Amino acid sequence: MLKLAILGFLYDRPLHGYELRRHLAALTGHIRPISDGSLYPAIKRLEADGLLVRETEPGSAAAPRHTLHLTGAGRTALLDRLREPEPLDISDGNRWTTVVSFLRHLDDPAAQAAVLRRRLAFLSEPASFFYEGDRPRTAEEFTDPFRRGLLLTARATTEAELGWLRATLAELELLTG
Amino acid sequence: MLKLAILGFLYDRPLHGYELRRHLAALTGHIRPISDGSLYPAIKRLEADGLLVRETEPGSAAAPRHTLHLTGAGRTALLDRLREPEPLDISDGNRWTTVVSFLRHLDDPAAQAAVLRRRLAFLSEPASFFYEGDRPRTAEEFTDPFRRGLLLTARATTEAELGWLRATLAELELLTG
DNA sequence: ACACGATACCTCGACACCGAGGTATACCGG
DNA sequence: CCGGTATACCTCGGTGTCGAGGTATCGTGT
Repeated sequence: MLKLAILGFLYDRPLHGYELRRHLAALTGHIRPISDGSLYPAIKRLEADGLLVRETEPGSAAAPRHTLHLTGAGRTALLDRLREPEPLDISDGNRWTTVVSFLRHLDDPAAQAAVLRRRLAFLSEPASFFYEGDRPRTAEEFTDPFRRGLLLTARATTEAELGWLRATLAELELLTG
Repeated sequence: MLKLAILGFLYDRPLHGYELRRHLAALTGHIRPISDGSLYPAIKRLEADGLLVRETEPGSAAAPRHTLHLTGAGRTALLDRLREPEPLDISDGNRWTTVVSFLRHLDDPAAQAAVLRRRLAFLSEPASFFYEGDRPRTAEEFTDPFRRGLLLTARATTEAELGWLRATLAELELLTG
């Protein structure tokens, strides 16, 4: 979701819409480009909710730039969202990527670890894309190279992420004692 | 997108809405659950577009079941979509998963290979989530364990998928000669 | 002097999707 | 025979997103 990413980028420093657009394009653009028609209404929503304010810089640039600053409420909203992500933020890879990108803002190793553990739990559940009744069908059951490859690739990517999660959790636990 | 998945499942055999719901839940449910409020309107859209027909089976079950059958136009629509997926079907992992799940329906090794090559090309582009100007920033540049891990995990998952793509393309090329 | 592309912002209609709610039947256990 | 659960379908309001279009200024090249 755009909201999370916008808050995340603005937490570092104020940006105007165009800069924000470039940051967002870098973060998720190659996967799923965001259009102006999504970005500007999203900014307006955040402004209406009091999470950010615009400050118009007159002169310098082509059109009058609106520099966007997070308010206190905006900073709190980001931290709350990072501390307790929605279920979809954990399970959907695209959204999870966004959460991880800004997780360092959550300046508390224990809270960060709690979020990583939720992802760990999600990835540890036995899951397949295809079932026979209730039983998940494994890659080896498919002769179809596509479904077979899908499951094998999914398994490999899950293992890679689990490895990182376990290592990072161990690091974080050293910090909390 | 729902449309692709619905067409894909119905290509195998007619199903009624409730069975379709279970198949969809298995395919993408753990990542992103689909609600009735998405499914039934989607079925209606496909029916309105002439891609499927309902046949009401009276009696047997609780509520009158509407068994859904793909029409000729529906079968063509699926094959067209699989033969030439939209850019987002290639780049967005969730949608790509759906494409791969049904790629075997495209009963032509050359066309299947062409689709896999598009994904191969996409994954081969140098990409990062974070940039310094135009230069992609690598995992090693981050001390932040989260962004670092994000990039390292992405690299590992990309390599895993590339390996599968190259192997499968080689197999498919043997079939076409 | 002028065209053009990059910068910068915005609106609008269309549409997919979600969540919450509603309806109704069949079947099983107590 | 009564209640709960599973089956099966549907509607509706709200929201987020997209794509196409519009406006205006600045800098660069010619």
